[in-house]
Amino acid sequence: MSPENARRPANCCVPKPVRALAADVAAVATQIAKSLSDPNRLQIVHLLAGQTLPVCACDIVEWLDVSQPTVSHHLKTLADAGVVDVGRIGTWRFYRLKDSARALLQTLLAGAR
Amino acid sequence: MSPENARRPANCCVPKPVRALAADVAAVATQIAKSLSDPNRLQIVHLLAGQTLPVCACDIVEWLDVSQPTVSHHLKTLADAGVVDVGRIGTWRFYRLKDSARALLQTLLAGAR
DNA sequence: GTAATATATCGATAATCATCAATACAAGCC
DNA sequence: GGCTTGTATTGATGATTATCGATATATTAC
Repeated sequence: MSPENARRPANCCVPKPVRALAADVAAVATQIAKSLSDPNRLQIVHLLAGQTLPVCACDIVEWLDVSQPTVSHHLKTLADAGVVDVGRIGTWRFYRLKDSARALLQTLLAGAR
Repeated sequence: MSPENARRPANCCVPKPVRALAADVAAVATQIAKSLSDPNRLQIVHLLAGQTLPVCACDIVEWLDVSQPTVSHHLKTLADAGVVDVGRIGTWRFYRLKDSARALLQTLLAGAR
């Protein structure tokens, strides 16, 4: 409907003009949000948030109750979103939560109660 | 793999024990995250974040470049997640971003650059 | 009453996704 | 070389989702 419509209710004012988010910024932000929008990934991030040292994929597999390929897939999703950092020692991969993601998790959980 | 495995690398310590997030808390949090994980919904939230007064669905339809049913569906998703508040005047619905969601959007966008 | 308007819902479709078993890859040990 | 172990990838499948056009509902104006 057009802003000059006479039927527009008084409390439903014409919004202030707002520029849309740049597509690339929106894409990155949605990717981060999507990476946190699965229960298993949220649990992984929560586990990592409770650690000071990086955690092996093997320990996450043991801690979480899903198959190893599924954990691997979730870890890749989190890494692609830039939510976790990955390191390697031999065949071992260890994962660390990025500081920005730690802050985001805190805010998300604070809003979830 | 088991924590007592001798091959475990030195920098890949056994993680501190962490209780999994309660299922209901995780469910709410993932629902919020999921509601922000779509580009159009993120734009809607961004638009609402720039307003002091509630915004009509009709204005969002005009502002965003998707069909009215799609906007309606997205608004329902955001309302179900508790990210926005909904009010009505007659047939009009107006939407307001909740404060907790405003903070979350800020943190999300801050991490997206 | 009818007409117009704002929004929600329905039904369908194409796309994305979470999951697993099986397999492949990579590194260390014998 | 072969064996073992940690992890990633592949392929398949069932579930979820974003989107639209068409339609229904609700409210106001006439």
